[in-house]
Amino acid sequence: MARRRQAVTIRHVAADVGVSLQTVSRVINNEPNVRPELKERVQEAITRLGYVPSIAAQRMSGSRSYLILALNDRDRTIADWRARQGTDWVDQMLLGGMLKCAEHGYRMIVELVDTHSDHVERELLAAIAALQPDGIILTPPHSDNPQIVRCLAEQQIPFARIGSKARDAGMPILMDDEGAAATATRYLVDHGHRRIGFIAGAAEYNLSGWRVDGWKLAMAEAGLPTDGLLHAGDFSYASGERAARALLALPEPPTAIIASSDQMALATLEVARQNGLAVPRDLSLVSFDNTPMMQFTQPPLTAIDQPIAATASKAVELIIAAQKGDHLPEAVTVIPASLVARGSVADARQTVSA
Amino acid sequence: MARRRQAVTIRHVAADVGVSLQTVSRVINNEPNVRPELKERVQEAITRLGYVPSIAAQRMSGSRSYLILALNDRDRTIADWRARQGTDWVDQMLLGGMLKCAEHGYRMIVELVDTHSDHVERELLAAIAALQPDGIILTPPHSDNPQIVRCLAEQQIPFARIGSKARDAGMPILMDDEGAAATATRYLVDHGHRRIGFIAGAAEYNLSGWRVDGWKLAMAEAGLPTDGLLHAGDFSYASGERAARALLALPEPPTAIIASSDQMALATLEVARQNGLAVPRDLSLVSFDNTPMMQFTQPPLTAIDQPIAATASKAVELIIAAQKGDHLPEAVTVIPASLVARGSVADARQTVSA
DNA sequence: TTGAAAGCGCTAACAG
DNA sequence: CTGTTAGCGCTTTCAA
Repeated sequence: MARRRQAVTIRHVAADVGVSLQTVSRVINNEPNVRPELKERVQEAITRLGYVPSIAAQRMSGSRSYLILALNDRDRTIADWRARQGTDWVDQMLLGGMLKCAEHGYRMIVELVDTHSDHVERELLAAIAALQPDGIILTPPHSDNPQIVRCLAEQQIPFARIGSKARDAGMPILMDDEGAAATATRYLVDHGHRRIGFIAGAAEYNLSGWRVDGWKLAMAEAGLPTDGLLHAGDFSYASGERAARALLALPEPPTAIIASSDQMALATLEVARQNGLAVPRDLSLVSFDNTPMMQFTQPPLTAIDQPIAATASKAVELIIAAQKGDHLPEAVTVIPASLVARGSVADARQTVSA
Repeated sequence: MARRRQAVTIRHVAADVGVSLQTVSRVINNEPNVRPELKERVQEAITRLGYVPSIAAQRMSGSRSYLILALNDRDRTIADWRARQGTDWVDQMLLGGMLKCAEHGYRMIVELVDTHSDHVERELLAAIAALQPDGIILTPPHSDNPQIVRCLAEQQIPFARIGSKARDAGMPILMDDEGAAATATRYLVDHGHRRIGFIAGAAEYNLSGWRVDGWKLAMAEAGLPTDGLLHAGDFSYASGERAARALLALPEPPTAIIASSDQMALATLEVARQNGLAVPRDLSLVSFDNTPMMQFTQPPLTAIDQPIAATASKAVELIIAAQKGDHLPEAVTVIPASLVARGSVADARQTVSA
């Protein structure tokens, strides 16, 4: 291929207006100390010539690269893509993150890194060296991966930690898993349920624990017992199946179940069917994440929506602010999650209390 | 923010081994004229020091940027993301394209551009100027947008055109829409259907026409009439609803319908239900694209799968080959599409022929 | 086969 | 307020 040069450079603009490169640079970066009149002339020339700064050159001269990396777990992400079950985590990240990036002239690059490999750090440093991003967005389970967090802290790169509460480094952003679980629980309590089962997610994800906490909290609030009503899963369909079977085999089975993932909710739905239980008549069901397929199940599932787009957008904002040296929030940023009511919750049937 | 410099540069490696920068550069780029022994020593040092070339610097000095842009239509993409109906086009592009990129040390950046704006060209040139990508992947309807194609051809940037047959510029890659439509039609014919309706997609997309062609071809092959059996839609649910209603209101309605998009298939399913028609007993249905939700409908829909990942992967391969100056395929690259049989097709009922 | 010099487009640091 | 100078890290000449 022919060597490709920039069509219009800062030089052309400077020559056109008859000023120095530096003045043009100042205008581009919106720096002070340029006479309004001059600034205007430069801007006019920029528009007229269609000049756009090369981010490579900007990066080279030590300023920003205008690149933000969204770091996702390789195995899980690829597995989701291949499974084609409608998980739209990456899409929602792009929707929130990429559009926010665009507003500020940044680009978002999705990068996959293996949490479980012993060379996470090497992979990460390689990506940083190659791209020199201005910031990095960590998603679970990376957000609380000590190796990754330490590495990033050492590199002094601003990074957001989605789904983390840690205050030791980076900027934690929470999707309020605990609050959401409590909301789901209260919603069921309000519908008259007293035995509410909970299927937890993978222990590797801290948010799994927070969701359990929220459930326990709301159950305690309502004076309801939780013993035996908690079963562990790992977000997968298979694990949901096992947990649902166990829960429904209880001597006094729950009349409602909250599943920590859509896949596990789907599994619960199927197990209920197999047990001759109609949802929501015999069993109410609330799911977590609200991926697209929740609208298409029979019945459509009531779910806690994970506000991924809003969270990613906020993460980008924080990074850009940090990069500019702006004041950052002291507390953990919390993005509220909401319950999407559909057709899988009904009033608990009037059981004659024994 | 503190000015961040490369931790390990080509300089460090050169100093470490005791050779010139140029020699290290040659090793990195796998160029000839380096003694094997030396090459090995350099490579060892690179590994040991954890050196990774800066893409920005590589770009600056006139070589590759190792960046490939995936250009999608802004409005449609954002609408899909917001709608959260499980469209996983972007995910599949990443699955195929990004992973192939990674194999070659490239990154893929998703870029949204407005096909319909009068400043497409400006947007495009801005992205090119900012990123200086080594190649661009066009997706429908960009792939046949004359402004975009001309602009890219002028820029001499290698670009792949997904869903295009045009041989005037760039590298066309087809997902064999025509063949797939014919396959779907033959599949229905084999099931005894003789009146097979077709709901076309948006005219703006050339593939809409090819799908119609495939259907017409297979119908002709089977000696079946097509008059009145074709209705136009625009891929949307609403348009599918209208088309399905029209088709089913025919004096002699079809016993099977092929919809050019999943959304239109969904609409058809609903219209059939409203008309008291059971799918597949009273109406067989084949859909196009095979987005994730097709597995979750009642019944699950038989669909033509769009091989997006394979296509994106191929597009990246072509671009990298073009960039290296390799020999390129003369003909249009065709990626086969396949039919995924599920539960929405049944044998045509024995109607006493009049 | 190897190395030295020049420069890509831009900005930081310093002058004026 | 504006301009000049010196690189950033790499590759492309060109020379040895």
